[in-house]
Amino acid sequence: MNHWLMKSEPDTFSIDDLARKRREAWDGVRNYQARNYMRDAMKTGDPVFFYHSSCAAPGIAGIAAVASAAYPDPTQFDPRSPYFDPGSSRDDPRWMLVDVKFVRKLKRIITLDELKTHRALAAMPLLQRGTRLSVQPVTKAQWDFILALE
DNA sequence: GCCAACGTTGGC
DNA sequence: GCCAACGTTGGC
Repeated sequence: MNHWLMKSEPDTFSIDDLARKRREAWDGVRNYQARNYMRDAMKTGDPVFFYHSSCAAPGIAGIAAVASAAYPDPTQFDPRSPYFDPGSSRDDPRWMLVDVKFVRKLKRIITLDELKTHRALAAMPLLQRGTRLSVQPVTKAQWDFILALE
């Protein structure tokens, strides 16, 4: 089992939105490394930190879980979608996604500022300068450390 | 809204 | 295959 962190802008889709919908297709990822993680390494049941980005208080807001195997992101075929990719085809889809299901909100948002203060977390891609990966692995040690902060 | 950092595109 | 230009991410 692998652990993950997935970013979402709460103005677009927040942990509360996931709590209400229970389950969501994680569409719109258009970065090859993030896609590869979803396609090649994620397994149903893997735990996921739900991270709020591009907002007043960026940080980890809740826990989700991978809820499907990877399958083609339908938005890539939809000319009306902002995620439409004319270079992709149904025969050879470029972008894959997984479904994610709600597990729980954290008791409080563990902010990016707080994460930065812990040396045990210094290796997280999230904290590396310039890293923008929206789907990234979290080690078991990092996962446990962060949950203990809650 | 700014801008640093990064990934992708496309001309050559 | 190089690399400049461009678009995007995301913290601040």
